[in-house]
Amino acid sequence: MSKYITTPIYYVNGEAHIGHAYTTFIADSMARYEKLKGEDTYFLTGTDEHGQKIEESAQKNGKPTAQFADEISATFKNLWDEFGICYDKFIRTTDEDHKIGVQKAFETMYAKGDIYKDFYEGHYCVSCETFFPETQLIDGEFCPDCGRSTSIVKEESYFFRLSKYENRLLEHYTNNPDFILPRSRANEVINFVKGGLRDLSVTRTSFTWGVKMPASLQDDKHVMYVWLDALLNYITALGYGKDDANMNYWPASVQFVGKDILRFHAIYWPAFLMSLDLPLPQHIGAHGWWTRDGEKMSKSKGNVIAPKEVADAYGAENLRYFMLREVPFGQDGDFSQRAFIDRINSELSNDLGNLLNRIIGMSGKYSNFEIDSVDVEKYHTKELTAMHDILASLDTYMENLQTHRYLEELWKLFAIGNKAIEEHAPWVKMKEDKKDEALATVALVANILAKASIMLHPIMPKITNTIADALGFEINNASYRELVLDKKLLKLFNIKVVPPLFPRIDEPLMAEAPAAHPNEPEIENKEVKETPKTTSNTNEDNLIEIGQFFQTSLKIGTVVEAEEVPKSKKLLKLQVDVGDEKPRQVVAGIREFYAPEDLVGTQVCVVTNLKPAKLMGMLSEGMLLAAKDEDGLSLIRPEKPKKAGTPIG
RNA sequence: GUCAGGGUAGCUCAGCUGGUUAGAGCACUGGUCUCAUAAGCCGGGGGUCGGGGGUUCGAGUCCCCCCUCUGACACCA
Repeated sequence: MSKYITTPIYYVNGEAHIGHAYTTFIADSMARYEKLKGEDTYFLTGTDEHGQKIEESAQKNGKPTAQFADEISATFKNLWDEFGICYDKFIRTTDEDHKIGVQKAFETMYAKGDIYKDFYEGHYCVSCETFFPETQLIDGEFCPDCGRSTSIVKEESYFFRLSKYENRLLEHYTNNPDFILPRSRANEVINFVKGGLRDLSVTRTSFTWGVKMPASLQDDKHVMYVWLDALLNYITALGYGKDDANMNYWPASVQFVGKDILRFHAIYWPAFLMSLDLPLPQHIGAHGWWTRDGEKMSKSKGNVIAPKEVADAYGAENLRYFMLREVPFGQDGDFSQRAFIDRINSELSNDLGNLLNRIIGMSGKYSNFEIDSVDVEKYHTKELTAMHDILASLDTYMENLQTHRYLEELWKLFAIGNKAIEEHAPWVKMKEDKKDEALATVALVANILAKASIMLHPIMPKITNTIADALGFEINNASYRELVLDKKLLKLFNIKVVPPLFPRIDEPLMAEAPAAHPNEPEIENKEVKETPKTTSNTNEDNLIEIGQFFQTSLKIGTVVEAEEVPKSKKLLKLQVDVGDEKPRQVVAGIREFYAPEDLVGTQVCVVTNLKPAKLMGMLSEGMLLAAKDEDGLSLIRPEKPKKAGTPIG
């Protein structure tokens, strides 16, 4: 059976970061592994380029949208090429073939009655390209995800009958417990589906940068919503809707995604496929995120890791090894130079690299670099058996995406080699005139290195080729079958002298991340640098009259009392003096960021003429001004204390 | 708050259906060989298994309560 492996298509809204690299590394390793095993394998990656956000980013950069997308897409492709990623196709959602396929899929769903036309009204966040129900908005206006302002959009839209597939999806999850990996994530998805699925708006009229509607519908003002467009890439890449050239690879064996987009891949995507009467992928693999030195990476902290920078400092393959070895699939991982260096030194240098050097040295001295496996079975049955047992166990780990276990087990081979050298001490045997025994041990280790290199090849393709070359063979499906499956030994060869492949690293090779002191924000000269960037400061599209602004009554308030709202994670109940006789009760979603006792006595800005609302059964008669970004939320407060009730404006 | 999954050596974790002195890797440390990238090998220290109660001849492993962490969902004027 053929194999089909995909990464998500990456959104061309910014440069590739280490998370992108991680997904791509796993997928690449998996694809290489299947190819090594002789499977007919197709490996897809690419870029997601449509949507309003891209349109706007392009504008900000003063570039035509298509050109902007071209440029960012190219940075991804170039990076993967530099990293030697062995994709069979790099798809772009701006490819003509892709658009044709999406239109075809749309027509098919429409003809089936799974897509219908209706109206959508809601609060839309441009940045997240998502509608939010009013109840979810922060302060009635701001996006719960990114904190940006949303706008009310009522538009005609086509809807996909997601609700229709609720039961079939649930059935599929229960019948295929490995559909979502790791399994622990499956529960989250199942609960979400059980909560009820609403039909999905799949077109927009508010922007044009997207796949056009199929001509047959004669409804040109709509374009496809990004997720419909994006998810379908996995089949349009195979020629769906055009020539079906590679559709024999469908269904995918593994589709790798970040945990943040699991829902789209585990719910919407299968539903789309059901609607198209196509089989579902075998596995959706949701991986975790990477932190740096235990902290979330974010632009504002300045601790984002550029994959290229790490690769330049430490080597791309070392990075691949580290990332796949360090973290169990699905878990979050932490990148620190210390952990990275430890793994390079103790595993790559000491265990593997040094072992190769040991036999280069011995064979040079004892046999003029000639290595012959003739006597290995005579003196080393114990080691051979142990080695082949380990080799046979590896496949399960890889097929279950357990790369860290795979590598952990694989590394036991080097321990066997190092131990065998110690136990048999070839230098002693040489003195005792037992040259064949000494050489047998050297040959044993050569075989260990050869077989291990084959199995390590999917993770470290280049360096293992170097090792194989030194050991006089080539890594390919033939040698995999011979040396790993059939347990054959290396034929007579002359080992090549190579310099140490994994030099030990003593000092960190990159600048450390900026020290993180959340409580003492460092002076951000970056802010200064970045501020004067656009020619006009009026990026906002909906300008208002000053009179409209003064329709909101903003006042300084002093917090008199503050307490946590029981049963709520985000709410604090405050009594705020805004100059009236009685303090006003304000319920605010700031509990995660402020302790009640730290608020009492401090001042805040309050919107005082807001229609009162009920939250968790409590009346809220105002709202606090606050700003939120990926680092958290900050209240807006007067620079100097002002009398309670002072108007702002 | 609801649901799910955790809390085991300095660090990262393994411990299946309860059963001899609780394990691995890394780190630390003592010894030792010399083929080797101050690598290798042998040995060692170090854990009241989150807390409390219970079931049992016997519990890290089962039950109850509590504390705490993570994730999803709800809540976010």
